[in-house]
Amino acid sequence: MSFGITIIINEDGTIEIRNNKSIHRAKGKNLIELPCDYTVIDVETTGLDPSYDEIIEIGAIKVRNNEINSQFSSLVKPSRPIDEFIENLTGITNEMLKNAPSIKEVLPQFIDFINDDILLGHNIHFDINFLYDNLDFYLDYKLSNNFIDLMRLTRKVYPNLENHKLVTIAEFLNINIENHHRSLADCLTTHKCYQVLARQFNYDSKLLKSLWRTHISKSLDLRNITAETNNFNTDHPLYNKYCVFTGKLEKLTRKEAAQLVVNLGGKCQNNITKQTNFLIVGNFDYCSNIKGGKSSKLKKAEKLILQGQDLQILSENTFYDLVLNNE
DNA sequence: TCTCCTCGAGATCT
DNA sequence: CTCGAGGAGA
Repeated sequence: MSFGITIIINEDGTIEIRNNKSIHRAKGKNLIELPCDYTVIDVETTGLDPSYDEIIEIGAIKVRNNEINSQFSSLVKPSRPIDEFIENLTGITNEMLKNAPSIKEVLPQFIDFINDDILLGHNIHFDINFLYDNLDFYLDYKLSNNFIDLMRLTRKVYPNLENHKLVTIAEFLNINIENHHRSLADCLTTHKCYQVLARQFNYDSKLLKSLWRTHISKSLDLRNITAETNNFNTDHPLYNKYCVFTGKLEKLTRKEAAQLVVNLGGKCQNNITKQTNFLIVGNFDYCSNIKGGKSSKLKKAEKLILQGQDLQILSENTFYDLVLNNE
């Protein structure tokens, strides 16, 4: 197919290449929920790349109140013969595909079947990206169903597994798998795994979502770092001085640098105040929301210096010289 | 304290 | 893609 990449020529003559991810504009939302009604989907393809490879089988299982309600399955005839690797992997042969319907015939039936259900799949981005591109190309239809990724859920709920392949998850949950790499069979495995996981949460979406909240003290408070020694050199220029960092340091993390200061009897702050004596400036090239090359901390420091405050602005290396030379 | 940004590392699908 | 780390700004 012909929707691999987009080449954009900018005004200044530079060339920008965008991959096809940017064209999935109407794609549905990736939900962290535990619904009892949904449709499991799985596609088999000739390879991993939606821009070059083709769908050779589509399977779907409709679930209502956690029970299987109906199913959809069809082979799809590709434009080229499939290679030996895929034949061996899936068990789908060129012979089996010889009289299969075309993708154009299968897609409308598939859309009819899934309707506007929430879609469930394992690493479902893979399936949705294939379906999105094909539906867009052949039917000018935008697949916008919201979806749930079993892999994303299992990574969070069972973080200590050696990997999160569908086979590994099934084995861990004592679920028998047969016909792996055939669409309908993989749908069934995904459904069973999902049911075990969802039951552990009593189908309570809020309980599941609570695993994702990480609001707890994300930014470390530099003022809470304590010295690793009691013997301070009271003549050291950092002794009893207040330090603030801005930008990203090249050689140390901010916490490590703060520890240096504290071990010399200095103190760290998160923001510039009227106490501040040193502002250590790291690198902020990467930071797009800084205009004119100066962070707000730097501007504030310059203002206070003009007002006569005992405040020096140091580069990262000057800071290390200061730490080391005057021991 | 809260929201939004960037970057790097690490997986899974056929 | 997803997440966590680390930062800026209000």
